[in-house]
Amino acid sequence: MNNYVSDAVIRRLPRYRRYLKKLQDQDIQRISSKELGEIMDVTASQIRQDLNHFGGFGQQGYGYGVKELDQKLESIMGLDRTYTMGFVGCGRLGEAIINYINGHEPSYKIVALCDNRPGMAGKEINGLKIQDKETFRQNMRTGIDILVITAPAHIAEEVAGDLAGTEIKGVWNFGHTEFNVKGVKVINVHLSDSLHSLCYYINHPD
Amino acid sequence: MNNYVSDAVIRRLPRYRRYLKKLQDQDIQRISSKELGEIMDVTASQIRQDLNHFGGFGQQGYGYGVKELDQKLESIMGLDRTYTMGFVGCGRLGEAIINYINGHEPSYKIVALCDNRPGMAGKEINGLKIQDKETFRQNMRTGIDILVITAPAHIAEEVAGDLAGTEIKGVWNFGHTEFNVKGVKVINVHLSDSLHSLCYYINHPD
DNA sequence: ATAAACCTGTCAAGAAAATAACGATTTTGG
DNA sequence: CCAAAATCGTTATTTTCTTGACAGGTTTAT
Repeated sequence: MNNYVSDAVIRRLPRYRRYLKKLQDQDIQRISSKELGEIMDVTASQIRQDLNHFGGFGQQGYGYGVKELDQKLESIMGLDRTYTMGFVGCGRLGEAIINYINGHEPSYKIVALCDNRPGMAGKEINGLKIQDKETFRQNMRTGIDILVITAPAHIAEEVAGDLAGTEIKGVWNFGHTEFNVKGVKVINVHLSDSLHSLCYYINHPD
Repeated sequence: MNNYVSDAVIRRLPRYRRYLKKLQDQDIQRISSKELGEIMDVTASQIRQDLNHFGGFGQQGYGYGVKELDQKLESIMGLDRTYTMGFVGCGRLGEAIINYINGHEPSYKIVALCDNRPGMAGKEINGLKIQDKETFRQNMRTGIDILVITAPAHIAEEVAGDLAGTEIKGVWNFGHTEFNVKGVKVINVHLSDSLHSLCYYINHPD
């Protein structure tokens, strides 16, 4: 029950949940760290140690309750509540993510969309109207927990400057740039980085 | 000049290149590990050590030539040649990525698209016709280096089974599943994992 | 031309992460 | 009901990764 938990551990939590969901689909109610480790291709030791950062959810001789563990992790990650979300950029990537969130991520509620390109304002995506920049800049001051940026780098950087003083707590940034704002957790996603590593591995097998 | 280079290092290389590109845009020709470290928020030591895995590209008292270093990294990652690419899934995410690749990633040439949903076969994206499953399955045996899967999990898993015996060397998988095939490097991308970590950090500041 | 400032490559030390080991408790199976 | 097998939580060990330190060469400024 240490307070600080390393990045490495946090990054693994969503993966645990993905496998726990799969087990639930198969109606499997209990699992040991050994079995789970085999399925996930990690050591049992790592699983036990990771989970132990948050308290003991398992039982000796029994293992872990699949559903219970999933719920504990959900709560640890704060996914047992709802976050409001605003989108900057409603191009193909934006739409893809909006759609995915609406269909598969019940913890997030999309409440505002923005796209400043000519002809975009007023269009609807999943029943929500796209706003122009100025309207959105106003709306973004309150009522949005997470900002998703699926717009080009220069727009992302512009938006970064508007964050101060808003209620926004986190940014999921797909713009091809990196920024950081005090008091806001920013995750900069660089899709192509993983593609480029793939090339390295293709050329350096083993 | 060790042969094996750890994952941690490889994952950092694309980021170095992003910053080197930025420096080139600003017409900066040389940079020291100290300066670069400050810009990138990493230690100078790490930069020097990372680069040293591939041989010494810098010069004492001078630093690194920005353009030269970028080119070295390009070559190390194998991005100084062209890879052919096939897409499975041409929904919004697929289109977003196709577009990005065509516009910004000259090392990749998209040569085949597939989407088996009714009405999709025959449609064109950026001048390339979408094939139905059977046609694509044939075409995928030769002439494709990298397969990009932007289709749902069950399709991704189906495709995984068809990989054996093809010339495909790498898979960039956005399907919400994980798989591995012997002899093929697979990168499983789980976009929502980073969103979920974001929630953790929002709820656990510092 | 010379001294001072700079900066790399590499080695060594320190920190962090992953794995293994093990005592303690629970379940399973005769 | 009891012994054997299973399995956790936790501590110890090992491995990996990061940071610091410094010798030796380069550039800059006078």
